[in-house]
Amino acid sequence: MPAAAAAAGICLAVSTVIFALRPNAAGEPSVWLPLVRRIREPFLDRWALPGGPVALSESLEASARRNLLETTSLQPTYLEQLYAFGDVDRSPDSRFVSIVYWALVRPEEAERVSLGENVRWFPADELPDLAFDHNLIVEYALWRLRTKMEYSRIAHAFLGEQFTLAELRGVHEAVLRKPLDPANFRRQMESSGAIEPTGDVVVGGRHRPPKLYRYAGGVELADAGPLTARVVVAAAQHPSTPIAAPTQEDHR
Amino acid sequence: MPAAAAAAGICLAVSTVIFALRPNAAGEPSVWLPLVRRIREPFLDRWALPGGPVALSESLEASARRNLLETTSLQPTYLEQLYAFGDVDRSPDSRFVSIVYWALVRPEEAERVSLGENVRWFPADELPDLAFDHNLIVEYALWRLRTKMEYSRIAHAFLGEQFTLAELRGVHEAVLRKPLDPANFRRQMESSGAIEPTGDVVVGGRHRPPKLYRYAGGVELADAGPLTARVVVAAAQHPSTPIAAPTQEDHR
DNA sequence: TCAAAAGTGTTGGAAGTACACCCATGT
DNA sequence: ACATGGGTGTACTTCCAACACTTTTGA
Repeated sequence: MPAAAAAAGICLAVSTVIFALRPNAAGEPSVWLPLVRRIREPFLDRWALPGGPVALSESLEASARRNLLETTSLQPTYLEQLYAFGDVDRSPDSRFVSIVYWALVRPEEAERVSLGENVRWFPADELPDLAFDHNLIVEYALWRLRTKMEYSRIAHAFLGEQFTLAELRGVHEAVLRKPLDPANFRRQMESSGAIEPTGDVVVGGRHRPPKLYRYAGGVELADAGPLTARVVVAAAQHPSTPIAAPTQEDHR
Repeated sequence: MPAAAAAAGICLAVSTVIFALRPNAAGEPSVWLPLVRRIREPFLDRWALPGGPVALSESLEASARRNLLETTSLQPTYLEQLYAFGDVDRSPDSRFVSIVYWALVRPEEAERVSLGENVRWFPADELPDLAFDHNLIVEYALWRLRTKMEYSRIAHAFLGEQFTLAELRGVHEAVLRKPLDPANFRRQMESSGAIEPTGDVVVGGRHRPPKLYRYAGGVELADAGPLTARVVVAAAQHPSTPIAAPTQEDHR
């Protein structure tokens, strides 16, 4: 970074791939994402990832957060940087470099999205032709989501603070698109120390009442190494619970 | 990316963390990296990662490659994007966003670096106070290198085209900083299908001549998912062998 | 009492770890 | 012959996948 890089003519933007679980045509939960319709050239009327320019006074992540709120009114429970896309030909006219984030939101949160003419949910596996290189970006984000689901603990970012093991398993199954053995899944989760029973059970179901679990604090959800502090999961926001230090931006 | 982001005042730069194996004070191989001395403010005279502005006509990776060649005359065998750093306060004066890459080079290549007053190798584990947030960046790059070494096949990027199993194990041991069982290491490598014997052996050693291996083609070294084509390892450059399509930039 | 989901137990195989042991070479 | 690293064999453990089986509820 020696020279005071003028970089005139390069536009710096932030985009986000937002994932939520919603029922598909068959009624089973699967991965969806919201897209916005472009209202100007290039790619007028094509669907695209929500995004926008980086403000001078904002960090990249703060930019992504603000933009998400403005364009989709979503506040993700999980937000992580995905990749920087900067090929010269990704936009036909000017030169764009996009720092792309990916986010997870809960179903309740997802349903709050204002479904106007210009924002719509799409199943992540059957997208139309998107603007720019956004098809590739989504594909990569999906790959990261699925890869990370297998070795990390991000699944609960799709759920509320309390959940049953069947719900948690449902998240895994929806993302990985394969059935999981309930018995083995239970043992893996329990032995990992990631979850702990709340003591409550869900009453009123048609069958044996399942125990409720919560994520055990103190356990990192997604090991990002020295950048761990950057990966922030919003504290479960009960109306009564004050939010504890939501975004500590210090480096370690 | 809807608005034509002016982003005036934000400087876009590319930096690279370059790793090579060199003998440390005790004579054992360990991880080193070259740094350049800053010749202007801010952080005048402090050591920093090599880097520079992104040219309008270059992709991010091409920018990193060119800059590496200009500042250190290095051509890495492995180059991958690490992270985009863009906190508002990382540079005291202007606003910098740095797309950081990490690279691996072979020892022979590393020794060719012009060791002037302004370029010097440092042991990766004992760095001075660097310019900007470069200490954090190196720490993260080291974490990625060590993590990836355990589940991927990047080790041979530190070696030539042919190598013995002891050499390959030495790379792992140097990076992971722990001894590995030669017998088990051999079996893991052989059963993974990543390497194949060339049929030759190393003669002239003091002991039993070890077999030489090469990396089996067709096996991906580092699974980057849909972005695989972006991770490019230079073909082993025999003087006689023409370089085959060194940088295919297409997306998949 | 039956269906269905919650939860437990048991088994077999794959892969990792530790370590004993043989092989081939230069000195 | 012997020291040394190259290379093989083997027992032990740990983890994971499969699946039989018991428990608890609503209907």
